[in-house]
Amino acid sequence: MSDQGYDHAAVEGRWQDAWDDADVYRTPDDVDDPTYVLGMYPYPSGELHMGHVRNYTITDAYARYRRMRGDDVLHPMGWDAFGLPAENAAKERDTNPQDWTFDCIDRMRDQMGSIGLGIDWDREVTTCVPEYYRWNQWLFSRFHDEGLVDRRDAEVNWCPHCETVLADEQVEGEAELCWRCDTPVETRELEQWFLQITEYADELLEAIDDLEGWPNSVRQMQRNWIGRQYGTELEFDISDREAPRASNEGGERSEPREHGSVEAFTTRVDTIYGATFFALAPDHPISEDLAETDDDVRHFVEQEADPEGDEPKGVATDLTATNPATGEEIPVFVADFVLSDVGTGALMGVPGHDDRDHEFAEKMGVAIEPVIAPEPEGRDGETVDDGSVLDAPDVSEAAYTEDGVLVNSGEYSGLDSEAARDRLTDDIESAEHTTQYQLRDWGISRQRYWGTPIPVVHCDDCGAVTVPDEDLPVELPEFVNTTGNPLDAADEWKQTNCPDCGGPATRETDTMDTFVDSSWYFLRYVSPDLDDAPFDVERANDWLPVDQYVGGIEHAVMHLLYSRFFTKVLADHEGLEFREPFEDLLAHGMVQLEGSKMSKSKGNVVSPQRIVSEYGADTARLFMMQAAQPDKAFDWSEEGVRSTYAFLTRLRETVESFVAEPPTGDADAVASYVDGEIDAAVAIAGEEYEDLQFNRALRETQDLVRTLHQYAEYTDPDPETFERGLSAVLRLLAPVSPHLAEELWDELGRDGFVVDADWPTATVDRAGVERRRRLVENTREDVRDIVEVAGIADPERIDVVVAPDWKYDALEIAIESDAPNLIGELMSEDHIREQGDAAASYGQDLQAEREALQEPLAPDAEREALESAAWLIEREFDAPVTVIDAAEADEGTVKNAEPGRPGIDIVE
RNA sequence: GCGCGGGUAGCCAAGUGGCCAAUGGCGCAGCGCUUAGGACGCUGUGGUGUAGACCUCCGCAGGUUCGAAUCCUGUCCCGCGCACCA
Repeated sequence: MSDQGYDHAAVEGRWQDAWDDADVYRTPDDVDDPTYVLGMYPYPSGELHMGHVRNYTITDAYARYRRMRGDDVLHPMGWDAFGLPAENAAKERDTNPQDWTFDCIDRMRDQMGSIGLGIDWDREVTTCVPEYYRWNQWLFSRFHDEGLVDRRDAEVNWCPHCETVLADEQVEGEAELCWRCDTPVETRELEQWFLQITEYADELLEAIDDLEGWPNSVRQMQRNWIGRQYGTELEFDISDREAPRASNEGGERSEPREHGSVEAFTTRVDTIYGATFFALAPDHPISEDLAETDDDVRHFVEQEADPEGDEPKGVATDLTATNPATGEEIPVFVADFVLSDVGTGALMGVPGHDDRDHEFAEKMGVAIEPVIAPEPEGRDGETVDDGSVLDAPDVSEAAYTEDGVLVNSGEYSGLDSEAARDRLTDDIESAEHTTQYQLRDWGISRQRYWGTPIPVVHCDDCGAVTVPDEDLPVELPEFVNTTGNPLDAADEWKQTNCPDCGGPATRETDTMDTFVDSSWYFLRYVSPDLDDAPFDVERANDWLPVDQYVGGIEHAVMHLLYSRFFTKVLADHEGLEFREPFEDLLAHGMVQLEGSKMSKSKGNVVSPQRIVSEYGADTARLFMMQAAQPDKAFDWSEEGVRSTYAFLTRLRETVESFVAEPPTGDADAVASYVDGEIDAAVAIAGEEYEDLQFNRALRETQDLVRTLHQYAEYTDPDPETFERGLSAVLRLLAPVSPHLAEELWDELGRDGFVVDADWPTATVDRAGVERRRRLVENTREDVRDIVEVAGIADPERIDVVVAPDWKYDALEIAIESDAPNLIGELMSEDHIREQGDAAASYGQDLQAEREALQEPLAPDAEREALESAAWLIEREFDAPVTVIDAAEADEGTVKNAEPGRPGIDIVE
């Protein structure tokens, strides 16, 4: 056979044109609840990479599969077209972000066409055009109307390289690097616009439980990110020690100061009797206050404090805090492990029951008191016993951090931790139950040009005024190449009038985080050209949520959380009737090269363009989809690609030679074997497609091709059977390798596109298929074993004997029966008892394996399966194989025959 | 440290209570086809065995069960995410 391959470029071009001409991927507006299959839209970098190809091949294959099943399908594509790289590229190339972006979009759209994605391009969405981003502005106003927008001074993450603010989510790792350029992030204090996602924190958290179509990893990452914790907030009175000491030699004496009370948050208020110190963050207002007068504190705050370090460090102060439960005075430290953005930036230290507090207390010489004892076995949690029964644990070496029973805790001793937390929170005057979140409000201000202008005008008299809807969009001015924010430099654009009072005013020069764009783009696809609303609410309610969403794990938190937030707000205020945007989510795995991620910097990138031109899109797609489960990473392999290409080439030759010289064989036993395998492949592959397990579906499909090859090699095939097999193969392959499937479908003389063909169906059930295959495989293996073990060099004849009917009956009875004496029950059947010793012996076998007995194939089905598979044995051993009934067979062979395990007699 | 995934033959992966010494691919070996090679097809790839059997085996150690790669507990290792989180 040829190893030249086939002219994939011609095949692919031909069908891409044909699909275009026939507009086959169009989803009309009037369809009812189409299956919505969506890949996360790309940033238009200009080059499709392997990750894109994998992502969109998954959605494309699934969309095509659903379409062949007869569904209406919505499979759109768009561009996440705002963002910093365009701005940087424009500066480098002395162009402007818009031209650069549109150029990239054109290139990527072409590339998507060349890999054969079946997209409804009439629904294309591009976020950087005013027709799209005006709705970002409109939505900003709606959020503002609903009190979900806030402007406040905030300490923000600032990337000095990108000259912009970053969301917390865009700061990566312990080193706090910018997600785009890996520059260490600094902090700055700026007035920022926030979307109050924390208002939805509880729902965003709790609804995760119902996102059953999402991977657990993503759900867990979102839970962690929201980070809800129940605890107690309570006040500690802070005061100076009675005798203020000299702050420094020759320095002034510090006056006693009143610091009032300080709020602290704890999840373990049950340990409060063990609180032996109090600690403040270095940037806590009191710490900053102290630093002015206390040189030790100042030195610590300015020089020593190292929040990133592993060691907890701190400095003693002259202050004491009053433990609100015990009234005791405890020392106050400024410590670098206390973080101002966690809890309240102040905490009570319980060294007996917290590892970090323990380490700190040891270092600073603070008392370590045990107040929680491990819960004794079998104790009723609510009962207050006399406490003295329990020994306090030894916490001198290490803290005891579990819940338990309180000891050394006054009237609370004897309570278990949980009850004590409630009681103490009720009893302490300043204490109340509170909930803390790690989630912060979403700062959307960016000091960059290429984004959606925040639709706000600043007026000296009226303050910050949102631009009225009728004045939207606020369009971006012409790009100017400048070092700072081009919007700041666009004077003419910036100067405007206040919509409220008409006086002179200036425009807000910040633009929105591009995650705003992507938080609702999936809604825009239902009505991409609508010009009086962001989306058609009625159609959105009909078409959404997205049935299958596919994207990279890198968006597990940000994009997916923001989209959920937007959907909930739109449900509350804009008439959406669903509260979650994505029904099923697939986070696809990486495409790697030799075990590591492809990246330009490592120079280990495989270019999809090269693969497409060398082997064709069908090969690239098929290789990727068969290489691994879609959510697992896999290694790109040139060898694998070549063998996939060879597979497609051979398939093409098989179809062509079938058409050129149709076979003339009979519908014999071999044909019926092939027939069974066609049904099996169709049944199994269909199920696997449904679950997006393309690798398994394709394995089944490729196995069927192999079966067809074997068939044609062994005998002159029955043309109907063979054609039925080819037609099944082409349709099973069509979602993944659509061009060649289309070409060969046409070659077979079928009418219409394979894209629109009916998905093949089979009535066989998978369990039955597997039993049949198992029977055939086991029988072949048994024959091999016998031939080898018995040293039979050249078998003359092989008889395969199906078990007598009464054994099937007996097995049936044994499976059904729960009688203690199975033999007795079997012997009550006349036709079994008549078998005498054989029945007794088989009955004993059944009894022994009673719990493991399994439903066999029916005797007829078993016989048929063996007869149709006989050719495999004949071919292998070059001897005639006869399947015979027990009645006509040699007694010694019949004895060994059981349901699911025929007797075998090999005659030399 | 917490959470989520994983650990199966030389390698990569399937299997998730009995059809399991365990599926497929790669690699390797033998046979067929071939002048040869490639491609393709068949077979083998833990051990023993003169009739389909037996022994050992799915990270390690226990346990549940008539029966465990599969369920439970503990433990080690790898990947991902979060984290001086009060």
